[in-house]
Amino acid sequence: MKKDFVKTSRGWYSYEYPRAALTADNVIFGFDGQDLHILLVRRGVEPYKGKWALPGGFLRMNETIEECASRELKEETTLSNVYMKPVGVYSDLDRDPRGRIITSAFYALVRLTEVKGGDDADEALWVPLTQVPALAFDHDRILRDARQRLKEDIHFRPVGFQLLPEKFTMPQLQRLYEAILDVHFDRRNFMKKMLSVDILENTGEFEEVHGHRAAAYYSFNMERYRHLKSKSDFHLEF
Amino acid sequence: MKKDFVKTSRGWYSYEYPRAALTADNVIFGFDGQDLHILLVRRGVEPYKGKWALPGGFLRMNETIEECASRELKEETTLSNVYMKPVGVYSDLDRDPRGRIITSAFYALVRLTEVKGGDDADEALWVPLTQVPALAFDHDRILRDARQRLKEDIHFRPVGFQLLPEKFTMPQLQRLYEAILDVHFDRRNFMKKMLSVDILENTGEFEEVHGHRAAAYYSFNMERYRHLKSKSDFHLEF
DNA sequence: ACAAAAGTGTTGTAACTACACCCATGT
DNA sequence: ACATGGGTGTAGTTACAACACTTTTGT
Repeated sequence: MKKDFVKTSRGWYSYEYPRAALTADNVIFGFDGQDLHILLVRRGVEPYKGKWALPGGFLRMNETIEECASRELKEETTLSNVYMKPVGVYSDLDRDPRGRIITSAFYALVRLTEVKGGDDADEALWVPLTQVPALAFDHDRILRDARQRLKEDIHFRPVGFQLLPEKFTMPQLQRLYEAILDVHFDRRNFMKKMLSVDILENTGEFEEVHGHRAAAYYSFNMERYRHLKSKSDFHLEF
Repeated sequence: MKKDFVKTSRGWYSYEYPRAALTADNVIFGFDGQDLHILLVRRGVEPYKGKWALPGGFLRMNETIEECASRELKEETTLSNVYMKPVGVYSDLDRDPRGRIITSAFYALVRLTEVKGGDDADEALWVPLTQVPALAFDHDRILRDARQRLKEDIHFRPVGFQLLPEKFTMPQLQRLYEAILDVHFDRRNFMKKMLSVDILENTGEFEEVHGHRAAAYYSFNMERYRHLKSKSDFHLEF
C-alpha cells in the first residue's frame, strides 16, 4: 500500500483533502435466562462525561473495521471469536461534538455468564433492554437499529444459540425468542417447531433446581445445521 | 461542530492521528423487462485504468455517507429520490493501491428506461448481471454482497416495484422476481400469491403488441401497502 | 390446598404445490 | 399447422394456530 499522507513537523498526519475519523461501536447483547441485556460503558471524559454509551473506539491503520470492532469487544469482555454482524454506518455531521467522526456499528452476541459483570462503580455494566437510559451521541438510534437487525436475523440464522450456554432448556430458549421478538408463543407449538428443524439435541441431562429434576437440557448441533439443504430450512416464521 | 484539523502551509489538512479516506460506491440495479442489469463505469485513470468499476466517489465534509452515495448516483443517472439501501463497509488494508481508502457500499434500484443508456464509448454502461466482467478493486465482492442483500430484502419489502415502470404486466413482474431470486415459479401460483397480498391494482389497460391486446397492466398501490397491518403481511415466502 | 413450571397430542384451518386446457397471435 | 405467451381453477398435502390435562415441586 502506498503511503497516502505526509507528516508535519509536529508529527501530525497531513492529507490533501479533509478526512473524517472512523470509529467502531458495538451493541453487545447478552441473555441472563430471563431478559436481554446490553453492555454499556460510562464515559469518563467529555463529551457526554458520565453518560452511558456503547463501547467502541477509533480505527487503527493496521486493522479492518471488523477487526477494530472485535478488538474493542475483546477489551471490554475479554472474549474473542464472538458472533458479530454489521448494523450500519452513522455519519451525521453533528453526531459528535469533537468533529467529523463517523462510526460503523456492529452487534455482538455473547454468553452473559462468560463476561464478568461489572457493577455500577465499574466502567462496564450489563443493563436489561427494558431499563436502558438515554445514551451518549446517537447511540440510542444505533441501539434501536441493532435490535431491529437482530429481530430480522433471527428468522434466518440460529442466532439465539450464541446467547445461550452450551446446554439450555426449552423454556429458556423460548424466553430468549420472546425477548428478542417481543411476542408470546404457545409452549407446545414453539417446542414442536424448534424440534422440527432438527438442529437441537436432547442431551439426556436435566436442569437441577433445589436438587430435583426440572427441565431437560438441549444443545445446539452445529453439524446438523451445516448440513441443512438450504438456509431457508431454518426459516422460522412465527 | 468543532474544527478537528489544522491546515498546513501547503493548504493540507493535518490530524493528530492517521485517518482513512472514505468513499461511497453504488451497485445500481436496473431491469429491462427480461434481465437484471447493473450500471458500470470504465475507469479513466490509474489504478485499474480501463477496467470496469462501480460508480462512486469520495465523501465530502458537508454531507453524510448516504448523501454522498445519492450525489454520486445523481451524477451518473441524473435521478434523485432513488430507493437505496446500505450493503456494507469494505475496509481491507490493501483494497485500494492508492492508500487507506474505505468504502461504504449501497445498492440502488432504478427504472432502467429512465436512465440514458450509455454505449461502450460512453463512460457509463448497463451490463446484464450474467455478463458482468471482472471489476476493479474489491467491487466483485461488493456486487456479490449487494445481490445477496437484494435477494433477502425482496421477501420483506416490495422492492421489485422500484425497478419496474409505473404499469407492468404480471409476466414482467414474475421475470423480475425470477431474475433476482434465480429460481422459476409456476405462473398461476405466482399470480395468485401476488394478488393475494392486495397491493396490486389492475389498471384495466393492456400491453399492446403489434396493435393487439396482450398482457394486462397492473400498478403498485403504495397506499394499500402502507395500510398493511404488519410488515409481515408482505412476507413472500416462495 | 394452591400456585407455578414442564411435558405431551389432536384437530380445524389456511397456505402451498402441482398440474392441464383454452384462446389469441405470429410464422 | 404449429409454436409462443397469456389467462384461469382444483385437489392433495403440508404447515400452522388453538387448545387442556397431568405431574412435580415449593409455599
